[in-house]
Amino acid sequence: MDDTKQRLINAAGEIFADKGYEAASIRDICQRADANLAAVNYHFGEKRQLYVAAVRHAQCCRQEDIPFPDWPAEMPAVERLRAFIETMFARMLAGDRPRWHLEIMLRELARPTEACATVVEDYIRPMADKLRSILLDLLPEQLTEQQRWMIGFSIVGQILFYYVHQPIIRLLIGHVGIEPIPLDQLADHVARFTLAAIGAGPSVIATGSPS
Amino acid sequence: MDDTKQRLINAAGEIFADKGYEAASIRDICQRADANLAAVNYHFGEKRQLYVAAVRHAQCCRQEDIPFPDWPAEMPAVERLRAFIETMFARMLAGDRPRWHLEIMLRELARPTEACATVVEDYIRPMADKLRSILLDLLPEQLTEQQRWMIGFSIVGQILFYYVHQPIIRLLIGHVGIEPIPLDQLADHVARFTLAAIGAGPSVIATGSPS
DNA sequence: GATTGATTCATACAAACGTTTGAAATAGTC
DNA sequence: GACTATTTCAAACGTTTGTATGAATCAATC
Repeated sequence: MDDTKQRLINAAGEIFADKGYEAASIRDICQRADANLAAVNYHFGEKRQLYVAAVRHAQCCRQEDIPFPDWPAEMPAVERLRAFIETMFARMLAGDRPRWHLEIMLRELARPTEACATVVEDYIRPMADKLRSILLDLLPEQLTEQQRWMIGFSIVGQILFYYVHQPIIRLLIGHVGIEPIPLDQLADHVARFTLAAIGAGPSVIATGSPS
Repeated sequence: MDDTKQRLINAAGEIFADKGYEAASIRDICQRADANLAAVNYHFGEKRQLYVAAVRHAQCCRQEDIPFPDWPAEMPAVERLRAFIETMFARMLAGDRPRWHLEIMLRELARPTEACATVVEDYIRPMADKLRSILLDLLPEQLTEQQRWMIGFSIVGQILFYYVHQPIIRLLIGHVGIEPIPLDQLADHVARFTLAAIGAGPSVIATGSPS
């Protein structure tokens, strides 16, 4: 039955995301998938194709997963930006879906291989378009394309940092609080930081803690 | 002569930074270093120790490299923050030092191994302290520790994004301009974005292009 | 129930890996 | 120049790697 193929993709995804492509061995993958060693070559031909299949599976799942809310057209751009940031945070830290979906894609984005282009086009591009449509409404028209891109990157850069560099954050502020900063506080901070930066809200130091 | 040891570290650094620890083979490293295959085990004992030596060497070099200017005490905090951002960008994109120095450390920060703690303490911590001392002057005292950290992360997150995710930036805005965005424009954008966010400057949309 | 096609399995293969070894070569000291 | 310690070298070690093979098992059709 085709179930083996799916088990292989899941096991491979976990191990690839955890250890990287080279360090992941077919034997480890097959063992975790309860499959025979030859299963990979039978179903996927070679290791590389299994990796590509895992990346594709991850991006497919993530697309349906936590969709951006279908906000009404009359929703103010400021609110839509805030919702965008919250959704992106939720996508990164949502615990209901396997963590490797995101991790394997982030690996691909940081060190692109042949599977990178499809990740960008099918997963990143829609998010970028969504963000840009918000910024088009939010920002004055006379800004250059490059300026709009840079503002977008400033937003996404903040969000990604908290995910990708979580280990360093722990090491740095370790003694302050072992607890990771709660998700909603992060989203709120980034939203206020960004809105203040583009002149659509008070500065982050204007008000106290939102709690 | 001890020259071989240094050649091995340099060759290993380049290959580790490029392909990662597992994918880098001792044979490739020794060939690039013009050293015998057994040289690694003679000088470092094992592959892992060679990797650690390469990371250590990178962080040592980077420390002297492009130091933060010794700004006078009376320099306004706003100016110091701008200088901090510019120096960090310069550190990332400076072409005079080998690129692998930074890359191997960023790899370590994204996927920590045993060498990570020393990178954080010896390289990241001083930068974090510098930034925090600026923010202490710049921000009102009643902010919580956590809020100050988050503002710092928002700054560093922006800067890192432009380096780590350069390939995706190219793919996304490819048709707009093949040329990468100039370094000084990036630094200026992040500085203005940040200063506006914390209420220490006009919003990024307030003025036109700085050029 | 025999036949066929798809899937699983144990096993084998050659190549590449990190590591070891002992002899050659080199450098330094008396 | 003889002696010692350090460094290099070619060759081999035992594993592990990805991949290939052919028989065994299973599912389905007739």
